[in-house]
Amino acid sequence: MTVQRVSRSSRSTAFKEVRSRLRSRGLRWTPQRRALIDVLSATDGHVTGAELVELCRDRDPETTPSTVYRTLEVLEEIGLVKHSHGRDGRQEFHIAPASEHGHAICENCGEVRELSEGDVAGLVGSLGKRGFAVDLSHLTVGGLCPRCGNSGVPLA
Amino acid sequence: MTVQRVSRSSRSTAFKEVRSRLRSRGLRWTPQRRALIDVLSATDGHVTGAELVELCRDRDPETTPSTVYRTLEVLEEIGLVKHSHGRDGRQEFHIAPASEHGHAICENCGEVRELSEGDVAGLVGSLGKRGFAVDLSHLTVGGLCPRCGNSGVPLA
DNA sequence: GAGCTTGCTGCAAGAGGTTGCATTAGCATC
DNA sequence: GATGCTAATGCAACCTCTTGCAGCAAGCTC
Repeated sequence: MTVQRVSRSSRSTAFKEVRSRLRSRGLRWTPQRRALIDVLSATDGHVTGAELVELCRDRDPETTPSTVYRTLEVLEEIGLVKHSHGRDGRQEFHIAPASEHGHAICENCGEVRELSEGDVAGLVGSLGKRGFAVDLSHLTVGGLCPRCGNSGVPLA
Repeated sequence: MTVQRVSRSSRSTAFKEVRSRLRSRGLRWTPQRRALIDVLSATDGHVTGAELVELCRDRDPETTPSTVYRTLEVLEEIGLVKHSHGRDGRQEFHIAPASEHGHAICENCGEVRELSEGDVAGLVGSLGKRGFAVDLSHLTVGGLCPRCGNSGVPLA
């Protein structure tokens, strides 16, 4: 439950931007959405849905999961966040980066690393030739990271 | 709930093999396991956990989910089945093939296609150089298949 | 065939996530 | 500021697994 601090100003800038993006689509700006965006802008890396619900509850104990998940859906639609699936298939969210990317997840320690364009170029090209348009944010590969792969007891 | 028919003989061959594989590890052969293997050997492609529970219930309405999921775990341990995660993060099982492979899942129609070694060679090599040992059965990529990508309304 | 060990089952409870529906409340308009 | 449209919320129920535990039974030994 470590939360990275960001400056007050960058946070409120994010608010205004999201608010106008919502409004331009006829969507509404509610306290619950504000809280979630606040939480999201203060977190780093990848967060699971359950963690976000938990963090929102820290701010407002009344928070209900369905609202959080529905808001995340909306935020993904307007391009603010992206979700991918962790090693156990659970959803993980992160603030949308400049470029889409895949993820490599260590099946032992759970560490997530982002894949570079070079890593996936072959796969994207190969599938592209067969007419399959790859969605990089939904490219997940499991395996063992260097630390876990080299140790004596890689898997439980 | 479509179930592919296979010959009686190939089915009972599978039984004997699994039974001995279990016994050699000190594991037991129970009616519930027999039922699940029966179901598995009669299905084609990828099945979700819930579907397997349902199919087992068709044979024995007493079937409980926990038994099915625990049996699937055991069968994966002895190498009979493999699981991967579908587009919504749900578990999908399939009878273990000769070689491990990744999956490409269409985010529109849900179709699953298997990735060839050539498709993933670049990614596996690239990650391998950095010390990450790829587990091919946990390589999943989302996107749009040729049918859905070319149609006028690719996504809902 | 009886006894014994211990792996397996079924139950119940719980976690994470989704969905339907009645109610509430943004916000545009007057 | 009052009104009305409708998006968003909160609740409850549900789905898909997962886990702990007590009791059952597979199958080894004698």
